[in-house]
Amino acid sequence: MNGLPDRPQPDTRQRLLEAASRMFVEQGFGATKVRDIVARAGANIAAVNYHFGTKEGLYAAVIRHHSAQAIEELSLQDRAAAGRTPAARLRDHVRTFLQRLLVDTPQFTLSKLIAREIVEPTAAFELIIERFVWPQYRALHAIVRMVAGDGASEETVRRCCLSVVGQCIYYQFARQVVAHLDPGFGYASADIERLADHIVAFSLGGIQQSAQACAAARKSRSESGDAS
Amino acid sequence: MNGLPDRPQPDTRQRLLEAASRMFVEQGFGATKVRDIVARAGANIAAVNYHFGTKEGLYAAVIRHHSAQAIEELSLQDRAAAGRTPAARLRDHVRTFLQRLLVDTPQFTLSKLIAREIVEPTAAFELIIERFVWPQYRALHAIVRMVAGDGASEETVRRCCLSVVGQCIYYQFARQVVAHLDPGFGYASADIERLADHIVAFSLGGIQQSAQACAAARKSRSESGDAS
DNA sequence: TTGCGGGTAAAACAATTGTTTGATACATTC
DNA sequence: GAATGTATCAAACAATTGTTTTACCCGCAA
Repeated sequence: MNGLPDRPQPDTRQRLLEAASRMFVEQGFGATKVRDIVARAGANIAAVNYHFGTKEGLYAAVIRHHSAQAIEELSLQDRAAAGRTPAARLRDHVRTFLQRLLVDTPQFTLSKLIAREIVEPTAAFELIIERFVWPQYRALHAIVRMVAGDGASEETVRRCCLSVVGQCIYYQFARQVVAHLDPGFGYASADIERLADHIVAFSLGGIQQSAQACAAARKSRSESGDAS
Repeated sequence: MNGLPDRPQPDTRQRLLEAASRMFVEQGFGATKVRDIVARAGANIAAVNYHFGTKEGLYAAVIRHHSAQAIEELSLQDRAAAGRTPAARLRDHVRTFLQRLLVDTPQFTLSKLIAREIVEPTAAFELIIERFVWPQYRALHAIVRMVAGDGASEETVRRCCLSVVGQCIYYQFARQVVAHLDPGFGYASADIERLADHIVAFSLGGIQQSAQACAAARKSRSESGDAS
């Protein structure tokens, strides 16, 4: 009856996943509307219920959909670290982290969703922490420990890790402010490389300084006869 | 005929402002419901329309309500900086910033709202940037410039500023993650002091290292006969 | 053919939520 | 005391939004 060749149907389910990924990344879970997702995917609103049950189900599916390759990338990262200097490892870690956060590619969707979860947790928060944030954090922790040396306290190393992460993630969630404060900054590959250079240099100096301060504080405490 | 309802009646308006402040800080503008605000304020829902017109009007009033004292504090901060060393000024700046972000006091409401705006801009974004973020940033910029020295490029100084801010603000918007990654960290005054100590030490080391790297890069460029 | 089942569509549903209305009580003024 | 302006309240309103219903199309097998 309708003269049109029935819509090219490359899998509604897949189109929904992709549209939802983009919108969840761009606006967060709460702010994206199911109707906008299905509009972008060229699907009917009932398709969400049919394929994923609920909006939350769709979100969970999006996370699952991007998980496999993300986990693989993590292990790749680990393997590449063998035999490198601590500074080189830190550089790799920061650059990879920044690229995943800032480069506009569907490939890195999960990292951006994780960043969203950090700022605006959803039901998936605990899972995200357990499965992705912790491994990433442990890797960074090992690197920072090597840079800081054995003299640094555990607390110092932890804080240094959070300082590194804080610097990186700021550029993702504060894009609008960065655009005002540093109008020249763009998000092209070259910009990100230079940003990584800065953060690594800054962090190397920061870690060393923190470790020194920590050691000095210890010395001062022991000299003053602190017996605790 | 009373001109402006600047001080209409004793309670409701004030209670609404206070309840709204808390909830906007805790949940952000989009996620807080007008009905929850009025419930917390013990007022009728129509009171929002009567006193502030709309939810946005209430939000604007909240910002205005906290602006006066915040601006005063800023100038106090400037005055106190006279004659101190760059490092001491950085310490004051970071400590003050952290306290405003992390200490749970109605006194510092505006700073927390600003942090919200950075992550989740609303209609008030441009105003916030212009009136609060820029002055704060300029102050930090001057300090970082002094620490870095004249050899550092403008870009280096800018990035260092953002590194400092990023470290600080991370603890505000990623509280849940911090709680997982560093369970011992609390938000009492003493904790915040120690955190400030860390961020200052880290940043001092970071700025110096960045400035050195910048100078080295310049030297290397000039040695290789770069004429651009 | 008939029947079945996966997938889609339009519409309806129900809950939420910002906003408005109309009545009313209270105070102040004339 | 009547009139006026202020403030509050319960209820309604209207728009949004996640979810569900119901019917329909179509390929395929018995």
